[in-house]
Amino acid sequence: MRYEKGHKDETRRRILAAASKRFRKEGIAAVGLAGLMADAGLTHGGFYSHFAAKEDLVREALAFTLDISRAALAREAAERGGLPAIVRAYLAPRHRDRPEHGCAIAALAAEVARHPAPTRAALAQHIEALIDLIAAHLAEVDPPARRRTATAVFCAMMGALQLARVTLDPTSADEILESGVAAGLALARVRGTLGQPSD
Amino acid sequence: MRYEKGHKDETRRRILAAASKRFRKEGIAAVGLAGLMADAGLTHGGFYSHFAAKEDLVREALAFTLDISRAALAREAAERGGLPAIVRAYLAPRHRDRPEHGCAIAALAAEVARHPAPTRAALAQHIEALIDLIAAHLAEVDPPARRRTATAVFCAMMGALQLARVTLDPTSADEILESGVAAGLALARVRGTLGQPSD
DNA sequence: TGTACATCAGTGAACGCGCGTTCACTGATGTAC
DNA sequence: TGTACATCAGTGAACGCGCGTTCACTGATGTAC
Repeated sequence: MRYEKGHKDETRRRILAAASKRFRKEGIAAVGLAGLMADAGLTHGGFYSHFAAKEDLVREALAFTLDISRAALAREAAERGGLPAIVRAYLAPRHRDRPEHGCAIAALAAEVARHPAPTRAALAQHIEALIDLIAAHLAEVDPPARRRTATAVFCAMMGALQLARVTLDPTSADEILESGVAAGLALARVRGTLGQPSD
Repeated sequence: MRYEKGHKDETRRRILAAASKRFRKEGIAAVGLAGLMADAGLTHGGFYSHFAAKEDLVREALAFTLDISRAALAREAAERGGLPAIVRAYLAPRHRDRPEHGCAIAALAAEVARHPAPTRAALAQHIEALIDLIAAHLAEVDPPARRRTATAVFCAMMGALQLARVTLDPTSADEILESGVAAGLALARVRGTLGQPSD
């Protein structure tokens, strides 16, 4: 069954999309290749026509996830109200409750930290992209200070999302998200001193 | 080989200590019971004299970890200089580089979020304990505002530690830790407005 | 235009392996008589 | 005090299972002649 031009690329894209979702939802270690290929409408043996090993899929799926999520966040910021819109969208209950459609960093950072360097580098690119996106919406003019502030804002956002996902009580989980929003916006307001080696 | 009184409790403690370390270092899914029992100087079959299933060990190991780490952090705060000492110890390169001796939340939050409710509850207790510890060192007097601020401070700390652990470049990783320290201390300084639903 | 052959994405059986869990057993010690 | 028995933490073989990976094969289509 020889296939039309572009068919293989399209199949590969389907595998990456399935992997991207399931890794974020279940964690990388918990996802088996057989089930993943079934998600993509294929049998498990065909996997190795596309990737040399699971670790290669992990790395490429992280890059794939970045491609689709960077665009979504930038759109959010442009169409709505700048940084507050980004922070509120990131810390919305909807994002907390649907990790499979959400931030790969919040879902996978701790696990990816234990993976080989190229895989870590793929997730580190997400971090860079998100910090750059936040930095672009800060009023601070000094670039290093802007970057430090943006890093701080993202730390608070990511931390809040993860804590909210562990918390069982819905009210507590909501409160953590709200604290995260307040923290992100408060940090974005601080000028100058934040990034300095403080007292 | 009937054993002296207290022997079983001591063995159980050894299993919990080994589990606590290896879960934080390798992630829960990556740790096999056979290897874990070997760490404790036993063979794998004996596991079920102590725990009904792996999930029970996970839950109890998280509680065990809390017992030992809460004391360590409180000591840090008392012996050294209050909140800044807590934040700096949490975001020290030493903590980043030795997850097996560090915060269970930063190491395991995303993974535990996918576990059954009782396991999540065990980690949620860590979160409560750490927020309480931070709150006790804040100047803010209004209890709800103090709690919201403490939550925000911890979000920034935890987020920074995780981002630093993914980042490959040592300089970048250090800078993330420093941004986290600055963020934690800046948030701790904010009064009143932080916890309010802000614009 | 018709036939023979090459291509190669995808199939599905099979591989060795480690997983969590079960279970019949061991054997040093405490207890009963 | 001496003997028979109960206890039970720990042993190690075995279970079914799903994992990542390999590989001989399929078969529809493109290409060569």
